[in-house]
Amino acid sequence: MKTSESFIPIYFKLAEDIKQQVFSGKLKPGDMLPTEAQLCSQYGISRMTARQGLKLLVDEGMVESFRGKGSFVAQPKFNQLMLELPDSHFHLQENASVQLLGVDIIPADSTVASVLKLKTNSKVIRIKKLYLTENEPVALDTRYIIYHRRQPVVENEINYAAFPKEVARHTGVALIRNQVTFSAVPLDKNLAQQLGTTEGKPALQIEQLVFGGQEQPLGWSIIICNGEKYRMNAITKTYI
Amino acid sequence: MKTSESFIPIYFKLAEDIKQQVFSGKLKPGDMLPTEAQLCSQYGISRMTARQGLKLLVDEGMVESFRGKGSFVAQPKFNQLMLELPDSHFHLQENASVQLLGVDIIPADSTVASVLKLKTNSKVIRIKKLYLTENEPVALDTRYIIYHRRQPVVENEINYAAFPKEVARHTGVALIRNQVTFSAVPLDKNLAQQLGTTEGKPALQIEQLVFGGQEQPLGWSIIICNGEKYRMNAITKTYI
DNA sequence: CAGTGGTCTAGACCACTTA
DNA sequence: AAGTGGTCTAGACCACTGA
Repeated sequence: MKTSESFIPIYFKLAEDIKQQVFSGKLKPGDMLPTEAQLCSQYGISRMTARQGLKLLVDEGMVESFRGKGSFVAQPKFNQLMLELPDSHFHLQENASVQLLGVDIIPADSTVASVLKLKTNSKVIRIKKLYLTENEPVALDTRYIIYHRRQPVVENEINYAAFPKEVARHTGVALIRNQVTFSAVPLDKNLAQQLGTTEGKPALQIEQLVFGGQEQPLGWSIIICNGEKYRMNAITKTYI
Repeated sequence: MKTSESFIPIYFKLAEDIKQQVFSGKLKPGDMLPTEAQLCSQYGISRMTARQGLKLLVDEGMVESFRGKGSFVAQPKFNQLMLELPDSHFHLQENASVQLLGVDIIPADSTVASVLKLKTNSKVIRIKKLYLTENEPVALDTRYIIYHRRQPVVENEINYAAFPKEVARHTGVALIRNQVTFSAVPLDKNLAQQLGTTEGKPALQIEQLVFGGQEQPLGWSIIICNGEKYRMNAITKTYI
């Protein structure tokens, strides 16, 4: 019985059925689901298959299971959501493009050195990019990566790589943590000019600090987005 | 053989082993993992158990499997990250508090009516809150929820509820999608005054639009954060 | 064609919870 | 003690890939 044409796995069907019951209100947060044994007999399936269906719901956060007790509709969690940073989703948009302004190997000034915990004048790679929509500049991206490997720096790929990935490539370090901070800042004269707007206008600042295994900073990225032209969207994670 | 004391499931061990090989560089993105059959004989386990271990890695995004081809170490994806919105994490912070400015049932003006797809003058619930850090205002939260149930509006809970959850409570609708937009905007005179700053200063605007099952808007929330005092942090999702 | 992962079965023993 | 979910087995057929 395991297959049928226009194939939908049984466990998937089971998960959809339960979802429907939640959406329709037949099952509410806190309610207990049928036991695995009950689902087996209801659907005429084996226990592993029933569990596979439940696992889907558990992974989505819609259901929680407790050994010895049962499976229950979870309380919805709304505060967490997924979002995509501009550095990698930008080139997927219509009318959007990325312009590489420059790649240099420079001595770190005091600010960069302090953030990356380097001595002043240590060598860092600086990459500057401009994001454009309909040929108008909307965001400026400046990245600093500590320099200790001779890697080919300029590639086409560089236009599209997410920052932590880029850091991993250049430093050769694998285990990485990415810390991101959002804030609203006024544009200074210099930035305003590059973004084709005026000083003091609000900008969305997205700062990324990438850490290697021993919590040592490996890279620093600041994206400045013209507040009048750029908005960042996020996707809901949860179901209800 | 399925249990031992200080119990660690075999499938978990298997996943950890593979992770180690990725972190140590023995396996690199793009490399093929041992086939399921190989893992079975290597570990002396059945195929379902091996698959359960691989599933862990697939769920984490570290491994991708392709029918007929094999399982491979995935390219790390860094662009997606989790973040928490201020409306629910605020009260967890040190020195932070929430002040309820008011709850009213008002007729929707043309803006609100348009966003929520209501007729002008339809009744909506408006909730205004002020977020404070060290007794200084840092963010202003205005929420509009369509009114069609008599629910107790003012509760202690309201200070801490995430917006979509609140909407669900008041409208009685279960299936919900939350669409969030971030942008940087200049403060107008009125808002600047409420946040104790001056007109034109940048603010981080977090706009949430909550939809019910048939894509009908149920609630609208705008959080305006003083750019000089508020920053939003996000957590890395991915592994490498 | 042989090899891969995807689905599924019909059992089993276990740890834990509740009564 | 009975019921629950967690782990595990030793098979099976399938769809898909690549030589």
